Amino acid sequence: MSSLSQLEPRPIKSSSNTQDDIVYEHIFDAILEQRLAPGTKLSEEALGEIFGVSRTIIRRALLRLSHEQVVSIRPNRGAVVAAPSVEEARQIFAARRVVELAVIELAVKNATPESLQRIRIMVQEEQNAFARGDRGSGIRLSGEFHLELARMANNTPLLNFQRSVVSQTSLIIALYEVGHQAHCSFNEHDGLLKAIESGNPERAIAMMTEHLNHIEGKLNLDNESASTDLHVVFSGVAKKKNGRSR
Amino acid sequence: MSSLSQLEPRPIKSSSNTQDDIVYEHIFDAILEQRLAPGTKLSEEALGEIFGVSRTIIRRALLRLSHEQVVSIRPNRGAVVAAPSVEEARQIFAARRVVELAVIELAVKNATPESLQRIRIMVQEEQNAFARGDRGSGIRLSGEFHLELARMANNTPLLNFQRSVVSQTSLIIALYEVGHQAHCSFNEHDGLLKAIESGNPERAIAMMTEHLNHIEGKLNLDNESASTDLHVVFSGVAKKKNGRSR
DNA sequence: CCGGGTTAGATTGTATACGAGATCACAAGA
DNA sequence: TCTTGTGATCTCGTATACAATCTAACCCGG
Repeated sequence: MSSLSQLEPRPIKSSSNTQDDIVYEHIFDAILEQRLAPGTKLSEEALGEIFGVSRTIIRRALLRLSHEQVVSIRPNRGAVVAAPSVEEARQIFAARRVVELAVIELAVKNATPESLQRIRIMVQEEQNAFARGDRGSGIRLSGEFHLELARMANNTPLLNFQRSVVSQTSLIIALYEVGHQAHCSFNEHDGLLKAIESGNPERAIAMMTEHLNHIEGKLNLDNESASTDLHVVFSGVAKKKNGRSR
Repeated sequence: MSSLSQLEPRPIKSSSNTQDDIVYEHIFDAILEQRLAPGTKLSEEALGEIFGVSRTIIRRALLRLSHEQVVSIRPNRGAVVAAPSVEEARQIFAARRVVELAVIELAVKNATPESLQRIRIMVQEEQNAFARGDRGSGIRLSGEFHLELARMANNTPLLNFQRSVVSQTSLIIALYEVGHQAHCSFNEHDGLLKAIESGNPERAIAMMTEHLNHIEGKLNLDNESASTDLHVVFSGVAKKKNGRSR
């Protein structure tokens, strides 16, 4: 519960119209930045107090997050930040490979000067964040780079799916990363950018494949790594017990 | 509003635990069976009366449907069955190609005797439905065939995405189909089944590509077909006006 | 000292009330 | 006749109250 204080509202980047969008984006960003660890309880009342809205709004935001699979709502037991099992992590990565490769191919095809410029700025910002030691922003911008690719691909359904798998990847990294190198090093993002600029789909696809290999390579998905958190370790068991947790 | 009476509860197939799941599945199936046309208003109070629950439950179900993009919630204006524009339809089909090809490849790889048996039964049921002239069930089973493939692929994220694009396809067909042949003829489904049984991924992928070509070929997406419904014609305009309708 | 059962407290699930905004009908003017 | 303005009515958006369920602390027996 004390960890929720980290959600303190602060200026947020993009278009946030309604109240539940604001709440949604704050929680989403907190998860993307790994300020909210997998398994963290998301109490409706506590969040309502923090954001100054009623439980109704919080509930809507949590529902959306649960549809994107980054939050798990257990009936009568409340919401927690999702903690994908090893098997789920594998499936997420397999799905991510599918969508990322499709996205990068479309991105090369549909790139415009404007979208390329947006990506350049994004890579630059990511580099700056890591340079000044702002790990949280760095991780988030690293994820948003991939979302920007999906925007460039000009396909809303794929963008939505990308949003879901990218944020879930952030959870997987938090759970299973070994060592603590920079995630998704921005050098590779710069390389991807250049590949897109070159207009060569094969090269871009090859680079993305390698990039994803690197990300996955930093994880230990071979067996349940020794975690201190029993809830994480036995999340798969608990899931089966009541049938429909996620 | 009178069309809502078609939602009358009736025995439904699968695991429906909570109240909102029941509502969700009924509406989802009605859309899949094309008993609910794109653009149909989904009044919260009317649905609440039909299903005997309060607006709270209805709202949750509609929210989930809107996250899957089969229902469009317009702020302060209520929910309607989504009516994808031509451009959106193109994007949905492009996304569907991506996921279906990935799914069929994984399905071949992960097929088990049990999952194959489920598919066989499904194809048979679909054939029976069309044979007895039950067009609604036929269309729904045709869509569920593709969902069963995703289950066979053993990848939950891809299954969820498949669910979204398959149901949206049902809307697109309702809007843009020319002529009224059988959708997604079950012969092709039978062919796909045999390809999976043969264990040959290339053959299965080729068949799926052709199958999707057939589905898309029956549509008129070349230009905005002359529709009598201004709301459909200008749905893209209305979307831009208030920013984030879908 | 440990384990099981019971009860108080806290949290979620659902319904409902009320205010805000949109829709529709009708009337007045062009 | 068609358009435009205005008000009544309806629907949605949000907060809140109460019921259902879970959690955890406590007590008691072994």
